[in-house]
Amino acid sequence: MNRPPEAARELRRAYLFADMADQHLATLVQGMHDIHLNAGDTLFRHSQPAERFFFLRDGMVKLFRLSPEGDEKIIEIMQPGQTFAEAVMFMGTQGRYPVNAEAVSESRLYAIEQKAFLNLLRESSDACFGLLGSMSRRLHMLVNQIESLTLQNATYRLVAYLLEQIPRDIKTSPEVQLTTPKGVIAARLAIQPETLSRILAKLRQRELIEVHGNHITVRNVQALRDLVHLPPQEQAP
Amino acid sequence: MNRPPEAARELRRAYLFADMADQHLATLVQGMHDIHLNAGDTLFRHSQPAERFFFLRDGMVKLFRLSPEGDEKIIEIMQPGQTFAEAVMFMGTQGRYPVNAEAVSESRLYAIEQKAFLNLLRESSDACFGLLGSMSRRLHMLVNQIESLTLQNATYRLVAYLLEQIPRDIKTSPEVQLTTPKGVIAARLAIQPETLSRILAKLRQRELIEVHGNHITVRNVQALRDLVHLPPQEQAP
DNA sequence: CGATGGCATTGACCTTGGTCAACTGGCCCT
DNA sequence: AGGGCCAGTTGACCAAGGTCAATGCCATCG
Repeated sequence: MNRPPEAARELRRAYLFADMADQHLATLVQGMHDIHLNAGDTLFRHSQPAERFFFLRDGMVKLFRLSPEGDEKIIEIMQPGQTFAEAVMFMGTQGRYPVNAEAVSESRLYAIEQKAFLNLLRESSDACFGLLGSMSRRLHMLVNQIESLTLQNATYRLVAYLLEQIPRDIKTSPEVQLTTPKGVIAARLAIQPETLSRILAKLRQRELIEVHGNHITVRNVQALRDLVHLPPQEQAP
Repeated sequence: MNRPPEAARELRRAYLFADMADQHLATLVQGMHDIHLNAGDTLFRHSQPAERFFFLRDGMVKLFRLSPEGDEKIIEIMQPGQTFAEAVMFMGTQGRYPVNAEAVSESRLYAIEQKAFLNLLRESSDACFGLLGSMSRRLHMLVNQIESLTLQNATYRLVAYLLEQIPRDIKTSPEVQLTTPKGVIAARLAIQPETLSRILAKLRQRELIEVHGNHITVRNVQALRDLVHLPPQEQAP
């Protein structure tokens, strides 16, 4: 496989590869595969043997679990520039994916063979540290998720999600463009679409936000912040 | 600090150290500290800067989060022979503990300086792989926990917990000795003590289990298994 | 152009598990 | 023995959010 040097530059967007030696990265790039998914295509399924992990170039991929009844909980929504399923390599025996992965929108990815990557890790302790860093970030994220699932209610989770979506610079425009259908966001927050709808309606009534389709204008950022940080005062008008 | 060789053997019980070279382990052992905690003592708190991680020798330690209202969700209950807080080392800047840690019963631990351990990792890719393995196991566990919190109800979680406690060899004695007060188990399963009590009562009525204080006899393992795996059929008599 | 199908919204109702309070039984401590 | 004290249990009630069903809203397609 012959690739332009852009590929290596692209990979460096991921923490995992950010500090990796050029030569190591180049080896990796030679061995990877292109993958193209249409919206709704499955990348892998829960408990399939895992032989590769992925770097998302464009599009969006959801990682999720299914209950026996078919209810879906999205564990993570991957964004371009992120890697996923790299932790499975170390699950002993032969690793199996702990989640399902499916494209939410049309996506392009690189698939990286675990064997190749393992060889590389063995040589480069920098690469090891990069991986350790990305795994501990993910661990931390999951712990936060467990906290908000158990210790906080649905309104809290949704408001926290909205606040996360507001771009860094606080002063500009408190506008949120939802990047996925509302149903996907609901599954991410572990609530039903109906509930999501109702919470948005309630926030709208209180004039904290305006909703126009999948574009939301936050009218009162501070009030939302308070809702999330302060004791839960919660009632309909 | 001068330690008997037992200390090294003790550490090897943890996956993290299992395959580590003798000489590396010996260095580590020289640098560690003994810690003794009484039940209820705090080891560290959420968002404190993390400079060491821990190996639990005896006793029991809970890792938990608190809501602003003081409700507690236990993320993990550490058992002797396990290490914890080792993932924090890689969170960039200076890592901070993502949870609180407190002894449930009287406990003895070793505290290991992160700096020393990081140095060791840099030299030994085996040590790196050990750590990667233990982190990916923890990741997997958290994903499972999220699944059962969101996709399963309280009865399911409790039954699954009970089944986990039954020793491997299925045929012997389906007896469970609860190792912690019921309140702790409730916080681990993200339910209220009252609810735990009621679920146990219901299982007792259905003659699936017998409860004598903190000792539980499972009368019908298969029925419990079915409760957990099959479509949820749930009603009072 | 109207038809079809997916997503979103809204309403009515129900279930799960939380809350509050009273009560029990053990255990320790004077 | 008596008196807390703590963990656990039980009951009555409540509220958050799930379920089911009807309806609206586009966007796409024949």
